[in-house]
Amino acid sequence: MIIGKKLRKLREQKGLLLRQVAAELEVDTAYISKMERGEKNIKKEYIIKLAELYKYDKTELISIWLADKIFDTVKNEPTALSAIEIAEKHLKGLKK
Amino acid sequence: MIIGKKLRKLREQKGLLLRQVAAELEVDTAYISKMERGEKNIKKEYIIKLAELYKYDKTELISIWLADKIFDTVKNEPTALSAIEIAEKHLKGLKK
DNA sequence: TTATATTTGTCGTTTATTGACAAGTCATTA
DNA sequence: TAATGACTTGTCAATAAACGACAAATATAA
Repeated sequence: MIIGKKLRKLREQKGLLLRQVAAELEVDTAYISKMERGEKNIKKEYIIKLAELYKYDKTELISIWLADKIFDTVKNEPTALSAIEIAEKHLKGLKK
Repeated sequence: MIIGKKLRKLREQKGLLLRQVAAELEVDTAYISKMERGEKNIKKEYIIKLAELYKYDKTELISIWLADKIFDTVKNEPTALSAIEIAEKHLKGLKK
C-alpha cells in the first residue's frame, strides 16, 4: 500500500475529490478509492495520468508504484529480504 | 529465469530426467521443461517438493524463486533499481 | 434532515494461468 | 535408415484472477 498512501497524499495536497480524479481517469469514484487504499492494483497507465494530474515527477511515482508491486510479491514471505538482495544482484549483473 | 536455471542445474546434478521429476510432481513432462526454461511460473508448492526431491535447502530455493518473481516484475522497467531500494527500505522499516 | 465525500459489497465481463495432449526437434543407437 | 529416448513447442479447454461498474452503506457536516 505504499503507492496508495502516496496517491492519497498527493490528491489531498491538490485539494481534489475522488470524483474529480475519477472523471479525469474516466473510471468510477469507488475505483479510485480502492486504488488509494490498496484494494486494487493500479495499472501503469493510470499512474502516468495521475503523475500528470498531480504534477508530480513521473519517474518517481513509477518507482513507488513498482516498489509497491515488489512489496506485494514478497510480503508474508520469510525470505523477502534475501530474495530482494538476490534480485538486486541479478539486476546489477545484467547491466551489460 | 533465475529459478529455472537453478532447477535445471539441480536436476542434472542429480542425474534425473524430466520424466522422473514430472512423475514426482504428478505433472506433465512438458510442464517441467517449461518451468526450467522460465516459460511458466512455478507455484511455491512445487518449489518445496523440488527442494525435497533434490535435497536442496528449502529456504534458499524459495529465496531464489522469490527473487525470480521480483525480477519478473521489474525487468523492462527503467526504474527497477530504485524501486527495489524503496521496497527494501520499506520492508526493513516494517521490521518494527 | 439533507447533502456531499468516501467506502464497501456484489457482480458480469474480460484477461491471464494452469497443465494436459499431441506433435515436433535433436541426438544417439541398432 | 529406422527407431528410440530426452526434451521442446504449439494448442487448447478449464479454471482462476483482475477489471471496473453499479448500488448501497457510512461518515461528516450544514
